[in-house]
Amino acid sequence: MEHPAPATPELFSIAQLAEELGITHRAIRFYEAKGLIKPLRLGTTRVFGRRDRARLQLVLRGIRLGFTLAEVGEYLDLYDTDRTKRGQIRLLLDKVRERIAALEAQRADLEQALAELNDIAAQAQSALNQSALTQSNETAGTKRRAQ
Amino acid sequence: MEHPAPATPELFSIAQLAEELGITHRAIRFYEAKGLIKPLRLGTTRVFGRRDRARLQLVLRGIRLGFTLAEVGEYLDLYDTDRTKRGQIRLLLDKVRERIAALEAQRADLEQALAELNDIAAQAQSALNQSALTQSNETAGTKRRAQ
DNA sequence: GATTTGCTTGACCTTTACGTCAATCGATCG
DNA sequence: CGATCGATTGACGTAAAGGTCAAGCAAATC
Repeated sequence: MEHPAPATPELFSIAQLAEELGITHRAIRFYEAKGLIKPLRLGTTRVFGRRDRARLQLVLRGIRLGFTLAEVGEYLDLYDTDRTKRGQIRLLLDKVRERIAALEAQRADLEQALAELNDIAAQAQSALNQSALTQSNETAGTKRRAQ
Repeated sequence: MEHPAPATPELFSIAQLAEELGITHRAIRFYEAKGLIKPLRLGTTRVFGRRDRARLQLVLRGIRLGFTLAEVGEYLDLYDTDRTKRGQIRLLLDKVRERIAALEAQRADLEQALAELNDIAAQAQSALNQSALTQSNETAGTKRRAQ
């Protein structure tokens, strides 16, 4: 009993990870081929650690945000650039700021789309309320369904 | 002088629109083939009105947000559903709310990515400041480059 | 009237992001 | 020991989103 069952295990098979993340093993292998993850190997079999899992989650988030895998790769690079050499840090900082600017632009698009949809929803809702009123007027005197 | 030159014209050729929106005529034709826009025709030539232009801008925003053209099409449908029939409005409202939820999820992803990048930027910045201090200490007594 | 300019359709090509077998290989189960 | 299970590589297929010719037509220009 030295190690009680961990809430989240340290190692994963490709099947476990695929299941957990809702993707196929094919997708995972594809991401590996693209250099986005580098799982260890036990003989010929892939073995994923928590770090690999975290990376995969970053990959999936990037995809959800509409990035290509190449862009996701650049994004991941920002996480693992060497932070000891001044020159590297300068470059990193520039790239990170570019990315931030792009994401903020995307956020602006997103907010605008949301505002428009909320507008439509509000209009639709009030149209429904209106027609409900009209109907209840037209049927005035008729008993309303209880509850 | 009945009509002073309008700031933005009422009609556009495909070339004008492509130029203005930074896309190719091929892309525009492709979107039309997908049913996202329906420009008028003068004989065989496409003629775009302001409404077409606005739609195209919506299309492009959708693409920037990472949606497929099919999804963009559904999005556009939300804009033109008939708002006179109660049943339609109900359906519309449901769909709009779905879309809103999805966009809000995307915004959450976006905010998280932004937070992480800001974190990295802050760390990088402070690392730079640190190393600047160190250097200025090591070179104490040496004249600093003016300006 | 011949040519250039701008538009048209049609056909095929390309990249990205996987899906879908097929064949193989090693560990485990009966 | 044969079969099954989970993993592997490799090859081919596919949908989406255009790019890139090619050939034609029509109006303006030289």
